[in-house]
Amino acid sequence: MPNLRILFGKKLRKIRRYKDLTQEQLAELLGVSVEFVSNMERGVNAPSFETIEKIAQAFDLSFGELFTFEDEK
Amino acid sequence: MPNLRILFGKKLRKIRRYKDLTQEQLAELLGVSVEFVSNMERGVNAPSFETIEKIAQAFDLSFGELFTFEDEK
DNA sequence: CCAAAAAACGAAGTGTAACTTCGTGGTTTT
DNA sequence: AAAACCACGAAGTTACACTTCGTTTTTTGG
Repeated sequence: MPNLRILFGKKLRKIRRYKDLTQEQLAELLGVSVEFVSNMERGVNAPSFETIEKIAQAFDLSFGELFTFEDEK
Repeated sequence: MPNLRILFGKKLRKIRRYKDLTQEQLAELLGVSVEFVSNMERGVNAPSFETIEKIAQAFDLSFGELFTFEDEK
């Protein structure tokens, strides 16, 4: 099973596309750089707790939902 | 509604007590210092993604379960 | 097809906060 | 009234969250 950064990145990308946003639009919503969004999605970087809160808010998801992954385990 | 550090800290403490562990025992399981466990539980510090993985493993919980909080929202 | 938009990728830097150790004092448990 | 458990402070180290800039690749749609 992949690590949490990878799982989270895939989930983030999935939701972003579902919401029909570009990385740039999401970056603006979150107040981070486009490159960082790209890095999160590819599992290069992990978000801080503060950024996790912003992501949940932006997507109107509970933390539990945000951290629920199809391919966990 | 409290922030994620607080929510996570309360949850961590709840699970640790449910599993009947001291902070010191949990610290050993996670490979972090006792003080850091105390800080996480009190919402002073947040865990890294790596530490989150260790916590989920130690408690045999999915990430979704770990990030599900009673008093969210 | 082709151009434009979107995203990947690299490198190099800054700053915060994740995590440490040590020390002390306060609670709880037996 | 010890032990054991935990809160709390301070001060330090290190990792990594996040940045900017520049270039290349991929995707999209006209």
